[in-house]
Amino acid sequence: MESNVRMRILNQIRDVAGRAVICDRRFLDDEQLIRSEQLELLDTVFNANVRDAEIQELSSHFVGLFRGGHPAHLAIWGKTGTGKTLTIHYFLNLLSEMCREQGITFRHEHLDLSTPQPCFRAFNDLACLLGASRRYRQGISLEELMLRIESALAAYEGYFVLIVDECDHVRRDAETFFAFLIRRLPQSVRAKLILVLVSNKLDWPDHLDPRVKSFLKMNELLFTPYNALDLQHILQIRVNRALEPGVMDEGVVEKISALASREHGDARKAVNLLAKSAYLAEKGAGRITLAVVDQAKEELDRDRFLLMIRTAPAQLQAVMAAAIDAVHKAQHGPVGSAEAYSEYKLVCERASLRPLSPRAFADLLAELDLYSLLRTRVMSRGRYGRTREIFVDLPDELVARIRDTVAANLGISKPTGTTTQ
DNA sequence: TGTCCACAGGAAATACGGGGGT
DNA sequence: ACCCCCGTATTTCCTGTGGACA
Repeated sequence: MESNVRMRILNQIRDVAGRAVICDRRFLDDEQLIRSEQLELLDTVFNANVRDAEIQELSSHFVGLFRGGHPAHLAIWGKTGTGKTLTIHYFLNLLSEMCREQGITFRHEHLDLSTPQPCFRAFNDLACLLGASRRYRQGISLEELMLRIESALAAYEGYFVLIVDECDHVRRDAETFFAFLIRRLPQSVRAKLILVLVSNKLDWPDHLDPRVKSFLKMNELLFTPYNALDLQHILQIRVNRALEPGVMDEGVVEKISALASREHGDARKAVNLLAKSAYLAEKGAGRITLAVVDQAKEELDRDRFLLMIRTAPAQLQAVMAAAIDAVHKAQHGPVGSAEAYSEYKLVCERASLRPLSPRAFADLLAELDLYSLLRTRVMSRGRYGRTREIFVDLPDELVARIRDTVAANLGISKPTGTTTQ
């Protein structure tokens, strides 16, 4: 008896092992790699002439450092996933090594503003980074933080490179923050400060106070999205490390990179798609075929939407539910924002939620549009006014699952009768 | 051609909550 | 315990507008 079970399990293991697809799954997920492996991977990537031009630019920008000069600030533009952060990190690590060899005092810090933050949090993060403060939520005055930052740097002489990643995320009073970095800080400390502003908005400095802007002498460096060829290089490196040889069909790498470069040129997402495909293949056919890639892409999209809606604030979920219900009720006719709003009030009642004003409702709709959970379009119906038409054009199955998720999250008892099936 | 609907969407005001300093 | 500072979420108020209709 027992040995039968064991035999069966052993056979299963052998079976799965026989069609193993992945030999080292850590290389499909950067989080799992240890630092030296990451660096080594980067070496390989950069050796493949990817981002060659950009590294050249960086070198010539910072070369003055070795002659005792003071390189200007640097602005780096490029969309997400184009390797801005990675490249600058890689480069600065090299640079700091060279400086150490030559006895030049050099330090670099990375201020990551990857989630939108008010200027207070930006200051706070910076102070933490310098070990000058603990994390505050609120309450302490900005001036206090500035003083702490200054005193943390007071004793330091030498080059100090501060990477401000996603610098456009400083909302509200970005002025204060950058005025401090650009004008006040360099005057109050002896360190030679070099700012590296990273952003994905080209027009970012236009929002800045002209007086601050004129103070900001900087070079610019543009990262263009990876093209399909670069992505192929990057993916191929992962494939070599992570997958068993010969498990991929012809053209899979090409397909993934084409999909990724067409949609966003984001390398991380491309690797993600590769990983998902590999997992699917391992559970199923044992080979990564073009069809598997399609399936993986679909599932990734679906998971993204579901995660997004599940973690969204309650009001946003209610608006989404209302939109779905309204579209459902209207059969195929267009749904105006007014109808959606009254539907929304019903949802709120069922979920015992306080309904927001129409104005706030409209903003939430716009947010959902931004996430492409739905589409809106302003239509003028002449005499009959203007309204925003709402469409939900996701697969039915996904819509149903979103509806269920929201219903569960908001604790709606009666699922409104529209959910037939 | 002008009118005027029924909203869109910007700006300012207000409400609220949480945390530090004293 | 009290006050002040700050951030976020909403509301209130407002101006703008495409095009059917008279």
